[in-house]
Amino acid sequence: MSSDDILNQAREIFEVYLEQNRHRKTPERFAILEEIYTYQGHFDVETLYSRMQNGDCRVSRATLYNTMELLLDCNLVRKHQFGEKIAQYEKCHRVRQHDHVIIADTGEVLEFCDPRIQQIKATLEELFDIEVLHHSLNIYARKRKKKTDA
Amino acid sequence: MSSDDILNQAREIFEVYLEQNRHRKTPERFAILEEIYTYQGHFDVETLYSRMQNGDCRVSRATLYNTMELLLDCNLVRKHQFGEKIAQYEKCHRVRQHDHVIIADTGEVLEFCDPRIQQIKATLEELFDIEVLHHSLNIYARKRKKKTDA
DNA sequence: CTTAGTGCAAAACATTTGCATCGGT
DNA sequence: ACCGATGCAAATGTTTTGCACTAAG
Repeated sequence: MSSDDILNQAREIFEVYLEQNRHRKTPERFAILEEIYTYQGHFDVETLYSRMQNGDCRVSRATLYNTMELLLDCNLVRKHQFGEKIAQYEKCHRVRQHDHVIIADTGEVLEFCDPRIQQIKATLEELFDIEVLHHSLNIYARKRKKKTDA
Repeated sequence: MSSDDILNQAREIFEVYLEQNRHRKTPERFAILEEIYTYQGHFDVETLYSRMQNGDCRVSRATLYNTMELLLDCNLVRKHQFGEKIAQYEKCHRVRQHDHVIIADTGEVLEFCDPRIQQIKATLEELFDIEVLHHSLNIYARKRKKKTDA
């Protein structure tokens, strides 16, 4: 499946979501979705804002924050809090679920999948009689010094 | 070991840390440590600030934020980012390492330990050739409806 | 035509910073 | 006495909000 197909699927999901929730289908909302699905990796609202200022459809920060809520709600976007203040986002339709390793020095973000996290969630559901909605696992690490230096 | 002993140990660790890093042993710093180690559970800076306004040693927010950095640095306190904005802290000397389940509706925080998280970290260290410094695992969940209602 | 959505600027909020003063060493 | 630490208030930077205007339905 090409990334264009993924964008089109995302558009359709968003459209249905907007209809079902009686939200209006504004050009701004679809422009934001498109911008996000055209982009690789994590981004914050300010970056998205700058990027869209240079494009066809200029949107305000208020609209961006508003639209991110909608996209979160229909699971087209995930939100992370790697550092302290700035929230990071990433597209998530047809993207494999994953967690993150943050390299302390550089802020570089690596992605990984480990099935054991699912097992942990299953254990917790039984232990506490809860229904797990989602999770956030961030590993903070630094790169190993090469042994060849010794 | 009583909680007084734990407080005294913490005080000693802090004292040594301050000496070794050529920081001054001010009454404010020890008052903050004491307030934290007298408290059960998670707290934010504003709560700590209010609590200390009613006590013997009144400290400013600036000093609180400053001192939290020191306590984090010498591993007497852990910092969490459960929600969006407000950072939550908890004492951690002689407290078992644990992760958190956040109940979505109420904001209630449960604690748990699962050895599989250590295994995941070990796998990642090999896979990416990194040294894991620490991690943050938050499970967001809601309480199950009772089956007896059916 | 109705009213949700938009852009802008102001407000809100937790946290940081500048600066004069205080007090550990 | 020196200069790091404090308290206060102002600044910061991200996110939210109020309001007048625009445009989707």
